[in-house]
Amino acid sequence: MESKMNTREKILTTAAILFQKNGYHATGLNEIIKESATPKGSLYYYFPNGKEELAAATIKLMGDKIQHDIKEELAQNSDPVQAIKEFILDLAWKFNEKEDQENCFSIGLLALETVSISDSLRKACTEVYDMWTDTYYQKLVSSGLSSEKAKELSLILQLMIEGAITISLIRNDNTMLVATAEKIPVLLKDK
Amino acid sequence: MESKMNTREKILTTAAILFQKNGYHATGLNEIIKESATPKGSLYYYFPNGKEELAAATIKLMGDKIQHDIKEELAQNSDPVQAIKEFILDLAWKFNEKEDQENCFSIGLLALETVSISDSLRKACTEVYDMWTDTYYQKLVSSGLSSEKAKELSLILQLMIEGAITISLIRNDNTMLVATAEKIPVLLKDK
DNA sequence: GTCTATAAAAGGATAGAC
DNA sequence: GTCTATCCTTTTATAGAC
Repeated sequence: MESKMNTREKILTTAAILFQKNGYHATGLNEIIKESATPKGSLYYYFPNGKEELAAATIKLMGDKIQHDIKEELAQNSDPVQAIKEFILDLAWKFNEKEDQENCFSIGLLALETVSISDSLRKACTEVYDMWTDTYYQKLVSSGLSSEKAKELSLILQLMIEGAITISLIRNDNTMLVATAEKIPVLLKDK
Repeated sequence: MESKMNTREKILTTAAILFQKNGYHATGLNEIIKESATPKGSLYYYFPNGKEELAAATIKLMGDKIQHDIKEELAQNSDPVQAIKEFILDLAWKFNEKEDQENCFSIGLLALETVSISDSLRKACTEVYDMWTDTYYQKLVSSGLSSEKAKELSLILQLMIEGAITISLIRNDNTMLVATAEKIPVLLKDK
């Protein structure tokens, strides 16, 4: 399957996995080209501005992929409370399958690292989070919530999911994600 | 003031500030010894196991300092809802004063980085989070909540605060912390 | 305990052949 | 477009004088 990808795609997907798992600074360009079995010359051919440009491309890639997953999950349930709860439970399930390297579901580490090194990367991450939040917002509005209430709740959702993933990673245990999912009805009850 | 510290303390506090701000991998030992104006020999004299041992010590230091701050804030209000709300608003305030390098309030970046490089550092971070969570737990129990309910809510609080700080850092904007504080009454209403 | 010089490895980036 | 060899910098870590 990887052999069907072209060189640029191989570099990009390998970088995305490594950046997500180990972070920006812990991931060497040599590691990326070795893991993806591509020559270093190609990396700089496709990403002339080096590591930062490659990171920007991976942020966009991961952002879009996760966005797609969110939409897919939320569409499976007309009731937003149930839909969002199921989505977070799905995250919890994916967390336990995270050996499967296709399962990317967070850019938190990469985002925090970029804060102190590159304003353009930081902004790229901000845009990704905004995109995700807007998806929650749309779901809440479509179920009849006022725009104001939906805006507020979608931000809280975003922050809770981010926090739950972070704590789950640090504890190496998905129970915080499950607990968050269970708490969603209480949180959204307050319309 | 810094001159009153001994060499070990200078290294430790400087490392804590840099690790918190820029992360583990982005902070070089040379940067730490330069910033703290201490000789490299002393670093390896006090921390024979190098960077990892130094990081472990800073995690403990930051954990204890923040723990102290949490206790201090929560003690100022007998009502736990108000106390926790005020505590988060204080975080939001500190966020805007973060040029003051004394103001450490998160080990999130450091913690996420350690997940993939050192299980002992990861566990050190987990213990810090558990310590903080227990402080919220004690406050909730002391106000009459059942142990079970307090346990559940203290974990949710921990995760929301972590998420709010993360998103605030990435957005470079403390409004998510303020929004979280405002949401606390709704969350804790569900006893 | 303090300090400096230096080793040894890894990092990002570039040049230039093909 | 592909590939390799190499440069320069920075990293962690150590040796050994004082």
